[in-house]
Amino acid sequence: MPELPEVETIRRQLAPRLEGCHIKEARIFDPLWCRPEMPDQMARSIRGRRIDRLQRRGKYFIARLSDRDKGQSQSFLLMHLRMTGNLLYRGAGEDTGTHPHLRAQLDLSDGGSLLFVDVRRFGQGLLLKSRELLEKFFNRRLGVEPLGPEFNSDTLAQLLKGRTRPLKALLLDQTRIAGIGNIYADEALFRAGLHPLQPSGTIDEAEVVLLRDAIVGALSAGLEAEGASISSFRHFDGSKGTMQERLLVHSRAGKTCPRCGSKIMKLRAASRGTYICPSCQSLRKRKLH
DNA sequence: CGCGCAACCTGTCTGC
DNA sequence: TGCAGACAGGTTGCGC
Repeated sequence: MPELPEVETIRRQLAPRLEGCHIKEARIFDPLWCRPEMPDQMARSIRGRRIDRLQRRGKYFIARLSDRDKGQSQSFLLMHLRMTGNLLYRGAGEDTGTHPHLRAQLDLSDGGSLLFVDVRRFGQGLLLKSRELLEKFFNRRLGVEPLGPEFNSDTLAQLLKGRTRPLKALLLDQTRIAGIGNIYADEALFRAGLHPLQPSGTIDEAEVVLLRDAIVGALSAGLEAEGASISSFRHFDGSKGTMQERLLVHSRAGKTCPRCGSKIMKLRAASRGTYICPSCQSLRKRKLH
């Protein structure tokens, strides 16, 4: 499911409901979820803490927790949805329902509950017990935030320079740009008129600008539409986003290109199903620079 | 260091 | 209808 726009959509919905609440009870049902830590050990460390803020970095949620007694000590509960994870919220008095794939549940001081539901069990929760550990964690995993002020065409040019790997592989590499996944990589490349298999270091200056704007445009459209619910992605209350209805090429094989009317094709790039308009996105024979 | 790919899981869809 | 195989929006670790 979840790329930057989906994670940010959920964060915006959850933040006003979670921030300021204490965690009355933490229950972790799947040891895979908190691996390598033991479920009851993690639950003990979380219980009783206050959720100060809910933030996002790349595709990670970051809940900043403080201790009720020792005001200064902070820790950070990171959550990642991977492919099929969902974070659901039920307010006080609402039925939490039955979820066959419930992996973890936080019960809050105001009577609300946060549910982590995940069919494929790739999703993860991780507790980092200091700001230094948090920074170390992200420094080695995540690159620039594509919707942040530092993501300009110069930044992107530096990332592309001298690289042989296909553009699509580079866009999916979280250590370079944090938050783009398979859907928005396809949408961004289509918007920029670039082929996913084009070697990264071969695009010219004007194309870098196009690509930078296309990335920002595709992610912003996803945010505007409150995420794409192609299969399992749901909002905090179980409702759907609308980006799946506004996608230009992704998952639209056989349909017509919104720009030129040609038939959209599916191919493989970076071992992922990839959708392009073959006439708008042609592979160019060029040298690396 | 850069790059490509198998592995981690479970459910669903496709083709014979 | 049944079944095997491919595929799914992500990340990590390993080999070259």
